[in-house]
Amino acid sequence: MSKMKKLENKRQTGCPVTFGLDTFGDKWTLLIIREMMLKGMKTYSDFLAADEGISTNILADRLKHLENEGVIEKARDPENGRSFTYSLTEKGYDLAPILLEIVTWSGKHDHGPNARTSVLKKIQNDREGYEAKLRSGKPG
Amino acid sequence: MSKMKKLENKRQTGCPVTFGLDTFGDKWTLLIIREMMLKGMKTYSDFLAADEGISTNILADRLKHLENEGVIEKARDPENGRSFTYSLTEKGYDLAPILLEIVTWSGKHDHGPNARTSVLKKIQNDREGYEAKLRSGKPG
DNA sequence: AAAGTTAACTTGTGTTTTGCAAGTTGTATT
DNA sequence: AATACAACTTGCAAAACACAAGTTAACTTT
Repeated sequence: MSKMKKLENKRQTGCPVTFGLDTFGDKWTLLIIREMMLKGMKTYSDFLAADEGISTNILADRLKHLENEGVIEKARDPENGRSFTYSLTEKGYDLAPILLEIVTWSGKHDHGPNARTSVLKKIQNDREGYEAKLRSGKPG
Repeated sequence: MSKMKKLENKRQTGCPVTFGLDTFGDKWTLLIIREMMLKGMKTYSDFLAADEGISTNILADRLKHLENEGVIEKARDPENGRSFTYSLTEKGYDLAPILLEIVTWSGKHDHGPNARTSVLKKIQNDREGYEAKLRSGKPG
């Protein structure tokens, strides 16, 4: 019954902020979403190889959680029989505006030497078009 | 030196998503921001009394973190000599769009019986005006 | 002015979550 | 049949967290 922890823990306060954070308000969770939406990553090993170095048990837990929440879907990889692909549902793509606002905020406030701005520029250049592109399954 | 943990931990990947999450990507952190921006709460005991029940040591840690990051400011309460007030900086108010997108997402996807929609309605009715109101220090 | 009260923390302790390494299971390839 | 790859699972030590209790400083009451 340990796999149900997260769901049992769902706080039913009715507050939309709480509701959102209970679904994706975890650092690793949003990084997985970023990998999928912005970088086009699809598989377990893709996510494991991300810059930040998520550990394998946590990754498995978060993927299961996101699947339970209906944010992502798991399917067999048609091109590789021993692989699975994870993809965003509409509920998952609906997180795009949040991700883009985070990028925008960081673009304004990260004054570090190696802050990357490629995504920011796309947002500033044509936000609606960029979001539509992401929703169509094309990473950016 | 343990109080510097969070800052030392800052991952310098250059990724804007990572940068944002390292600043506010913690469930409690955004709930504190919500209390301030949406509910007008200002003091330590205000935050402690929030619905979700943050524990006192975690609250102290997050407030210090947010202060170090320049998201909030601490000052003596002019109306109560034994109290302090926490307020949002511009950097803090710049989180408004993220908060509003979270509320919007939850408004679409929370089908629970007691989902609250008062803030959502304000966003849908006049988003710019509502955000401007929040930035002026008036909660909503 | 001594005693109580409020506000903001800090400290201690037990529990939970996380990170890391290693092991397992189910395909495919050789 | 043996090897390798992909996706996990398991075990254990370390870190983060929750909860209760204690501390310090600024008022208030008696």
